[in-house]
Amino acid sequence: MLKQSDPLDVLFAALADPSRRSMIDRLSRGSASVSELAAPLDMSLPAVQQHLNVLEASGIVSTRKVGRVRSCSLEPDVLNQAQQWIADRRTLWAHRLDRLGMFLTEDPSAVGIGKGETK
Amino acid sequence: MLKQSDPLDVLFAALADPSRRSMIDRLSRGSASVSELAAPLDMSLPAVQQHLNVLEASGIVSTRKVGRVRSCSLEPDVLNQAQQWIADRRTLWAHRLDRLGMFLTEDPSAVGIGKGETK
DNA sequence: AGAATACTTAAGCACATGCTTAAGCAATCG
DNA sequence: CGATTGCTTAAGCATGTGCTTAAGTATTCT
Repeated sequence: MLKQSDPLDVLFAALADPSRRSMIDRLSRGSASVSELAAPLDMSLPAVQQHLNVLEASGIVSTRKVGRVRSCSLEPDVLNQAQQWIADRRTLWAHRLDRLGMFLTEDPSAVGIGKGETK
Repeated sequence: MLKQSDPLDVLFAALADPSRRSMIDRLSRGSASVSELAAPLDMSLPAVQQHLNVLEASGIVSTRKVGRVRSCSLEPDVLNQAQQWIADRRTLWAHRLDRLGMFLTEDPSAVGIGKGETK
């Protein structure tokens, strides 16, 4: 219990692998079985399943077993978190430019001077 | 030369580490030196520098050395690629629902039936 | 029932990652 | 000049990741 990791760690890590992204890609076109996901992937079935475990752990993909076939489907809402994190940093960065503009044209006291900010 | 990896691999991998995200966070508020980045990070300076290398390799952060200080700044445009990839899959997934709707209300031949699509 | 299908588990191995400490080096400061 | 500051390199090590093959298990087909 010493090491509980941020959901974003798991999410971004899941997206960092090309095989997993291609699986997501396939699922974005519609749900599929494990072997359908494996088919285009030049690797063994167990390897695919391990990737699938990673995707499930991140929440991007959910699965349920019907008979002997496991059906996998995308949970696109989970991608929101990642998209939002990125969007937020971009917003912050844009705001930084605002402050710099403020500094250049008006009120130096409104900017964090002497903290490496003015380069 | 056998193993050139997708920029998205590197980008998402860079984002998958909490220390690196906190560095990006700091830089989204304005550029900083290496030791300023290291300050809040309960780890050695060399460790921070290795994270910085990863960030630079991904293109998210650029640095230049002035005197004995290295100044680091965010390249937020690089985040576009990641954001776009996510947005694209979400769009595809939404489109999948369109096709399903088409199937339910109108033209069955327009949908991929019998390929695991109808569950 | 027996054979085929569709996963699933387990074990092992090569290589990558995320640190560490110990030195080293160039740019100021006193 | 010699000392301090700010980074940089190198080496080593524990753990994690991405595969593999071999051997299951549960369903469905014949």
